[in-house]
Amino acid sequence: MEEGTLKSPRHPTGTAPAPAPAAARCDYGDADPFQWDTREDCEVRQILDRIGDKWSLLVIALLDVSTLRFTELRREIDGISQRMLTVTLRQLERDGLVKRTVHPVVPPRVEYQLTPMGRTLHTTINALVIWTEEHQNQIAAAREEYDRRAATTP
Amino acid sequence: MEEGTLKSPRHPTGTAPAPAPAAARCDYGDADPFQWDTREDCEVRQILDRIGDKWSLLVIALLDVSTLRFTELRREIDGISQRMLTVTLRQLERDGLVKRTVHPVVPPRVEYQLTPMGRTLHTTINALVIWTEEHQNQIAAAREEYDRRAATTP
DNA sequence: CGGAATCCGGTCGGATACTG
DNA sequence: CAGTATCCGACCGGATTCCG
Repeated sequence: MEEGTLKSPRHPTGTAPAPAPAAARCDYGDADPFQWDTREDCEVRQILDRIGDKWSLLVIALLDVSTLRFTELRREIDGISQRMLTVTLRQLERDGLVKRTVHPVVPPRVEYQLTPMGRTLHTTINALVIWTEEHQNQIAAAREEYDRRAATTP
Repeated sequence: MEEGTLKSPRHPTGTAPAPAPAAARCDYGDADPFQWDTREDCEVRQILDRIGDKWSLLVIALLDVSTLRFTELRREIDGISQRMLTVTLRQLERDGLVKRTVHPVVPPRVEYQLTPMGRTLHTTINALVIWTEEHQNQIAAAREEYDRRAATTP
């Protein structure tokens, strides 16, 4: 691999959805799977951040099963605050992964569903989840051994 | 999907690798891809956290290309602090994804390489990366539109 | 019901300094 | 060279309050 240092920013997931920061340029074009990360703060990183954050995956998984209302999601996901559910949904909506539908009735009725792109993402994510399930025992064993050795040789 | 609330903790990625917190039980056994997230803080979440953290993916991608020394990694990954490189490598080693080899010479020579399991993880991750590359334009477009509408209707 | 706004504690991670 | 230890700022996310 040629040199050309790597860089990566931290999660932009703040309180506000961020007003489009001039769209950091970043053109790939190659097919080298080992080059994707040699760029600055590309879209790849942004999606990975979404994957890695606390609630997005759960929301995506649930919405892939069925369309749900705000409160239904809140009830289904134990422990999530309404703030984080709102923030998470706004991010997913902004990325075009979730469609938000407001029904003009009282009381308000807002429904969330995955977009087609959201569904393909969930499919891809599932591969990772399956990998994890298949290797969780191996990982747990590795951790135990590591911790054991770390404890015996301080 | 039957009810049964969800829950998810936050990254345990602290300064110390954490001394094995009694290993939170969590048995799957089923093959339902929509049930993986209905558990508490399972291994799934822990791996996802590793995926989502700032540097693990970059390290894994680089080590999948070739074995590297500490300083070589540091040089290759622009912007990483030696602290975070150490922390990241320790976590990956603890999970059995990276093998650390110390050569007893002076000056010290420590080499890092992916384990077979680490390689399979990288393969799986690449699927996600490819998905992102394929959809980054669509995502960028969705964001632009979202921001545009958010700006015109405050 | 479905949020938005504010406050605030716990972490994540960078900078720096010190070892073997 | 390959770390470890400490300090500390940034920000992620929970709790709470208020609104249409």
